[in-house]
Amino acid sequence: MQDILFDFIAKYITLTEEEKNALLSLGLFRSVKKGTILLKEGQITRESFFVLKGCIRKYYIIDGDEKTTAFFTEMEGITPHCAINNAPSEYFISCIEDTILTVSNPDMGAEINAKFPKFEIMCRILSEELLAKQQINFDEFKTSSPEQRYLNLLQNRPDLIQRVPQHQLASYLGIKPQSLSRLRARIFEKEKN
Amino acid sequence: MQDILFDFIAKYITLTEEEKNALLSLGLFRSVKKGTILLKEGQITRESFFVLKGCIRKYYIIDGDEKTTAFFTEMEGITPHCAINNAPSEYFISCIEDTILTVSNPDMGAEINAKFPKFEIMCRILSEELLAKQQINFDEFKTSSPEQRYLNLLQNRPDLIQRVPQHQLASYLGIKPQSLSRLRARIFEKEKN
DNA sequence: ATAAATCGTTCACTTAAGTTAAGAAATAAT
DNA sequence: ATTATTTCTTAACTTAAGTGAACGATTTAT
Repeated sequence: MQDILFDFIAKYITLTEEEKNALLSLGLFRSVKKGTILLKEGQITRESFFVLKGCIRKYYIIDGDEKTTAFFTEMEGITPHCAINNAPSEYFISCIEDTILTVSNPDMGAEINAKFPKFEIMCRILSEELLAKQQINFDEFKTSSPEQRYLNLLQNRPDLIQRVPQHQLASYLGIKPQSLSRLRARIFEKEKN
Repeated sequence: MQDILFDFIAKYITLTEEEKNALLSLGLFRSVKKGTILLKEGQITRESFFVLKGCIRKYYIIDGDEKTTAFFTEMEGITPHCAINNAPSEYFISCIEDTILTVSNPDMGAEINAKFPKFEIMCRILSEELLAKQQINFDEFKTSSPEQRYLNLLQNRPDLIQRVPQHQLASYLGIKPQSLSRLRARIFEKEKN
């Protein structure tokens, strides 16, 4: 199971056995059931999450209903905003599947970084990549209609459409569930002809 | 003029005179006229831009028309995606006002970082802040209607509404210029009553 | 100073998303 | 297994955005 993590890391840096053991000794791994809430609005955590297997979701509750703004699947992670600025979280994070993830805090990060400077490098690369991806996603979102956004998603993350409930997908696309349903029917009609 | 930059840096780290001089010796500063295009689609640059005074804008040309996705004003900067992954740029960057900015490349960054490790720290903080801000903006965009987005902008960056042409603002809000015009009229009507 | 180009607003019309409600289908709970 | 809950779809109606076009107003170019 930890191999998943090591395979991922291997894409960026090469680890010795010693380094792998140091990582394992931190007790990062956690297995959580579908439905578990990892972070609640108003709560402050110092923990970062990284998904090895499964899917977690970030959502706000605005005027009583959920607004999903992100999904994290295999090899994707999130450091909640509240872990950075020590303010109460504005959003929730919950598991939409049984999920295996690593949970880390800044102290663990510091410990590892001090022992193995390589890690710092990997973290820098990862955060650069993340920022770039984030910006492209945002641009794509802004410049597309809901229908285009759905078609993009179908192209780029077809797995999400399978594994995520549609009303959550809808708000991820910035629309209401009924609109997504209609939009899908519309696309299906077009395809038939 | 360089004081603007040093004042900004002072918020994060303290610089000695020696360090300031080292920075100045890189010849970072550039003054550009309104309308200048700093980066074109298809072009590859290694340069990053940081605005000291003025305003620059990032836009795509999709099906022949411009889609503005970001503005950068005082104390905001952008490292074009193409400078990171060495691929042709997908977008343009141009000045919408006479602008004073710093232009840097990775080599200059490396030079400074090697001489003064403090810089690395500042860069890490800045990029963390940026990522966080970016994510919040994205979430806000996704969970709002065009009208709410306009009202948010009026709250958070009222200057932009003054200094940016409205058809560019419109695409920044994800709508057409005519819709922005109408939406503004609508808000104005509501306010009257 | 004048002509040309760009920009902002308005209007009529079209298209798509929001809303409310109802019912079928699928999931979860007992 | 049956009930309860949640999820998805459909429909009718409302509201807002997209589209195409016209017309001043403003800015830019000459």
